[in-house]
Amino acid sequence: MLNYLWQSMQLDSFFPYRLAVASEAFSRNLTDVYERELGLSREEWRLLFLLANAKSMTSLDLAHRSTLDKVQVSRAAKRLDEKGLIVREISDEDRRIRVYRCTPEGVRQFQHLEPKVQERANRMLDAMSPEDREALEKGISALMKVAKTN
Amino acid sequence: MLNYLWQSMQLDSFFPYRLAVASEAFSRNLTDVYERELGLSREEWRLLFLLANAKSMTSLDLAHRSTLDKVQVSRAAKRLDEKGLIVREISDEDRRIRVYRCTPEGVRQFQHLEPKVQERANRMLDAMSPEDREALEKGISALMKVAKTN
DNA sequence: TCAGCATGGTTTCATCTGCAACGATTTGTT
DNA sequence: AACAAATCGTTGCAGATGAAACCATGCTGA
Repeated sequence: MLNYLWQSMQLDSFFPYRLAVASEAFSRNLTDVYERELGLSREEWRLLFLLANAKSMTSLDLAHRSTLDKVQVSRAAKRLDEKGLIVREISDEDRRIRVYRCTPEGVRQFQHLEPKVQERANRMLDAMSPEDREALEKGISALMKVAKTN
Repeated sequence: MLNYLWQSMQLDSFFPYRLAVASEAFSRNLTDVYERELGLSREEWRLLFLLANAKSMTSLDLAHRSTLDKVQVSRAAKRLDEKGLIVREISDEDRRIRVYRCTPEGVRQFQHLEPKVQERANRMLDAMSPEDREALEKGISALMKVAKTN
């Protein structure tokens, strides 16, 4: 059986839009939580997530692991700093580089919020059959390999 | 075997980000084409796509079939109008409603560009195994049902 | 009829975003 | 050492975006 992606021109031309819509909808469901409770954007939450699970990270680590570009990291980190959730310091080894750490308050807020975000994600994923979840994970992994921003 | 989505906390917490990244990367590959060649945004291309394959559509049809909201439709249509690719008229039956049509120039440009966009999409999809493509399609369809912006 | 209410489309405003420029720092080359 | 090139982080700016306000039109019920 040939993949039905190819049966109609309409389907695959529209696929990227459906993908974007699904992605946006999923994200939106989660941002609800930390947007409402802490006033954090997606990017800010992402950095907080990474930093809460590490003692410290450099800007390079952050940019790489968050898949945000340097401007996004800079702006999100600035706002987290202003909110007192992280601190930014200049690296001793290379004064161009910043080192970021969670403040105790940042850790506390993260630990408070993380289960709630998790619960939201689970609520959606639980509503899918295991088969569908597996397909989703598999499909997205494959797509990521292929759609790399060359 | 339990779905490995659940094996690590990290993985599913990051799933929405991976989804967003994959979605963005895929889209970017396609926007390249009509962005560079015609200066069209994603939304504009989407409307042009729908209109090129129909004699005319009302704003309601467009909003529904494009999954754009009314503001996005209004702005994209305005720009397409300014570029001479479509025309907007007031409906005779209901003067609140707009009726959109492609101009001959719009049709021409679309027919010129569409194969190139298609080719880009195919290039990525061809790089995936049929099995992966099927999984992707299946997973996204399931996700869309679940993640509806309620 | 006409007074409300609903609907469609546009505009406004405040914010976000991407890109390019910039200053500071480091690295590489001679 | 000294200059050029590369790297990192920030900022300025111009365009995009989302939410709400707004205006015009249509509908409904007294």
